[in-house]
Amino acid sequence: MENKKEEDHHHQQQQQQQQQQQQKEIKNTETKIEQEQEQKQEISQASSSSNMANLVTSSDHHQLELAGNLSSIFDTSSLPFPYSYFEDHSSNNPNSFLDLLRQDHHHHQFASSSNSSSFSFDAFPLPNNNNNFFTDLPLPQAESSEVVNTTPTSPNSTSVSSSSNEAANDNNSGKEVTVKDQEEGDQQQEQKGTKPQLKAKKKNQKKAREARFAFLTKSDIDNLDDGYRWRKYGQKAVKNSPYPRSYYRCTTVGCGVKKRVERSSDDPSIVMTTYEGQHTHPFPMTPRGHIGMLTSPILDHGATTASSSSFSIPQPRYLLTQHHQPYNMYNNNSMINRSSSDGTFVNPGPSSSFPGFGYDMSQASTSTSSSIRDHGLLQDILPSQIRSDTINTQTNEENKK
DNA sequence: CGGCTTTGACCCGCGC
DNA sequence: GCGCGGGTCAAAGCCG
Repeated sequence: MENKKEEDHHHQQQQQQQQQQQQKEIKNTETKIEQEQEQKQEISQASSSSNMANLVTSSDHHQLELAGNLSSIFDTSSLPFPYSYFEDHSSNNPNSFLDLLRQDHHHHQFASSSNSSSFSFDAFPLPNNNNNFFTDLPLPQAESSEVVNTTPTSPNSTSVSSSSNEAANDNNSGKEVTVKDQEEGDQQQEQKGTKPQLKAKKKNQKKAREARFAFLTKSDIDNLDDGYRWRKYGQKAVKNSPYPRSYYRCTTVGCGVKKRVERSSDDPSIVMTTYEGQHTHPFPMTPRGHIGMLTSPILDHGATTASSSSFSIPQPRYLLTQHHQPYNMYNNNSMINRSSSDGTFVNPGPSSSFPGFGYDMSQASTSTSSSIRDHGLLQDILPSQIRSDTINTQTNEENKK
């Protein structure tokens, strides 16, 4: 109800402000793109290796983008945050980030079933035209570096983005991330302490932010179940958006991972989730996700890699309800393919773990696609061959398991 | 009763 | 310096 009121209130202002805002943001976006293009050039040189870990590590001072051709599909100027991207000319390439995911999945065999009430992001059954959209987010003030993994280019593509703030401040980003996680955990435990202490600590840590990873999901549900337990600690109205932004923190002691969830003001059906930090623990054993049992190698790996400079991000593992739809940023026509009437997805999707989703990209396929141009680092980590039939097969196999 | 959400207040950085 | 907006805190309330 509160949200409704807020929505109404904001909505009135929104229409008026949005036009102005759009123009403003367009300029910002243009500027950012220019900057990113420069960075991209550097990145493409530095990231010849098809290794996400390297990618991230080497990107401490760069912003990486593996972008899809989003502009024509999504009015980025109206999004809550200024998405930035590069036009991807390889949009015809069916191979995408999802492909990589599938491949990854092949390696890790994340258990999941599309007809189960819950599913792993890693085994996300995506309809052909449905994609999670990973995007880069504007980083807070202090961030001097971003790691933006962008996207794929195909209709099946997924845009991924992440950013590493602290990396900017320290070359030992991986190490720092781990330390930071612990520090944040400590900080949480110390929250009950005196305010001055909190302030002091805050000040010292201010500049060091966790790596971020954002993605869009078409869903009716705001708080997507990714297998972890989150506690909501705040909600704020978003400027120029009728929808509030919710702040969540991982409830596991010592784990400072946070996530923000908000709806796109442009398309209310799109939920934007931003993860910040890295879990220092495997999936919790929770009734909701029975994911605790799935964990391991990957999660443990993710946890460990956190201290070894590889990029590990919270592992989204969405509950696959009929409400959850990966958002397709690349389908100009229908934009979004809903799942079939019975609630199942028409086409199985990527099933692998995602770089940053606890998976060390150094293990990712290094195959490259001759058809993929240099549109970012994604091409380094994306298997070039997209085999929808293979995907189906893999998914079926997963379902059987 | 514990865990979680709600929500107003507060803090902080940034731009003007 | 001031106002704004993002992010966080923490008390109060809700719920199973």
